[in-house]
Amino acid sequence: MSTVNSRLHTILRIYYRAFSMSDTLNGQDGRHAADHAYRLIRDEILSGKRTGGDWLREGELADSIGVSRTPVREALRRLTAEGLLTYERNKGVQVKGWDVADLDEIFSLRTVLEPWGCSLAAERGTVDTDQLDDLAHRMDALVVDGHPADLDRLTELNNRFHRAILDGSGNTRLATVLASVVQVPIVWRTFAHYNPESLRRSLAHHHELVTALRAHDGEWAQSVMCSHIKSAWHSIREQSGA
Amino acid sequence: MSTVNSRLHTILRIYYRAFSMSDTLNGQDGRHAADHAYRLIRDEILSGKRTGGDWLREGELADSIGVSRTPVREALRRLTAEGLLTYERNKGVQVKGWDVADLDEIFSLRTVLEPWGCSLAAERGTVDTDQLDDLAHRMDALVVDGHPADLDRLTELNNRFHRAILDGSGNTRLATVLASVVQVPIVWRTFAHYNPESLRRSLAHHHELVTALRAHDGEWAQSVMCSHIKSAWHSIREQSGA
DNA sequence: CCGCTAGATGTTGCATACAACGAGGGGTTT
DNA sequence: AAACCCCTCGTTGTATGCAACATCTAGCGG
Repeated sequence: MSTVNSRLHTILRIYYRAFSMSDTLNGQDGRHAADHAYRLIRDEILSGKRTGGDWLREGELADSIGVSRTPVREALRRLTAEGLLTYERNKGVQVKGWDVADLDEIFSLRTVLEPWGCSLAAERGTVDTDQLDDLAHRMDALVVDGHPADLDRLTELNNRFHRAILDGSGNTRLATVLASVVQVPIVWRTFAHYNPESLRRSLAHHHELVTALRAHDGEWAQSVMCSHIKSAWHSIREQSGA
Repeated sequence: MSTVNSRLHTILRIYYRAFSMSDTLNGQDGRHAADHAYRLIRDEILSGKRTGGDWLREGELADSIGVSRTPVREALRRLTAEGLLTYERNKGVQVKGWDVADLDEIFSLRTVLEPWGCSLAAERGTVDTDQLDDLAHRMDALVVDGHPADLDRLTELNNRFHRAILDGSGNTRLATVLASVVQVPIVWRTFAHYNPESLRRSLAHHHELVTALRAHDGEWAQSVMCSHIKSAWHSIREQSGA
């Protein structure tokens, strides 16, 4: 039975590969099995298709992706290192679950780190504030009547905004560290929990941040960023019924 | 030739395994190839045997460790994720080099995070201060005439001291994040750069930290920790000729 | 009826073979 | 002589077979 299954799966994999040849050329490096697996599995986790506590079977993933277990294992190890999965020897990996306590940990860390990085960026003046301004305006456009039109797009722009500031801090490790910590709440779909008032406030913060950064005023930028994050934290906690 | 080499290596590997059977039982889980490889390679990097820029060949490592390339690859990916190696597709990994700028990044991050975590720990009062006190005294004992007697041991005790405080902060991610950032300067062998005065000061800080933590005075603990780290930073920079 | 053990089954861990890629060298062409 | 191409060789990337381990169940004995 096991052998039959294995053969069947191999056949399916070859089929899959034959039909997915076409879209391997548009993806930047989708032809590399390990990266491909990484991205697909990661997306399934972040999109909520695989939810907290689910076991991920190497064989099953390999078949559904259309590669062998080797690159899948590599992807799983990578996701484990990034904190999205928990790993138990000889048992496999499962999607890490999180609760309000995790959210608090993450946001209290952000409350310390992002304002600090923001003040560094303001004082160094190395941030592309025009790009930042552009991002802020594009986010404005995605919100109608205090409600987000396209959550995914809004989240992506917001991430780029924050990321750009951190990159301007001059401390590359700061951005890395925060990225590793922040990705979990992406699952939470932050903006989904904003009421119209907090959403408008959040957008206003972005514009104020641009101004403070342009003024090279570290303390101003720092305190706006602090408010920005505390406000987000509050919105999510409130909506999560905590 | 390649085949001959491969066979020779396999023979050597079997030999190695036969002779190293004895010490697989004392190590807690040294019998697991991937973990074993991870630890050995990591030690070689941290001990300075493999220095910045060195290429690590999967085959070579596999043979020297006595396992196949599969677990070695896993170890290398893990070390890459931890930031000790850099990885280039189809080319392999090389030991990451670092310079004074990296040191500055790390210490400025520590200057923000550790005092913060320390103040949290003080206010929560969940740190085992007796253990901390014990560690501090054992470190005292390892220093004679302002000079460290056993650098490795001293470093290990110091790491445990700092780790215990972070664990008491109640923010598990804080400890994780700092651990991932701090391991690079271990290579620097921090205490090797201390002059007698800074070393004595550092030891005194530890005792003051214990007192501040016992007093549940967050601000006190925070400021001592801040001094402690700035002092370390200064010592290293001075000795590195920066 | 309960507990326990042994085997069946499914999953992960590791070794190995082979494919794919990249760097370097020798030969040819201009 | 310089530029280019092709071929070789070493290395990494992937697939696959088998071993080791964990879990579950059937069968046995208490």
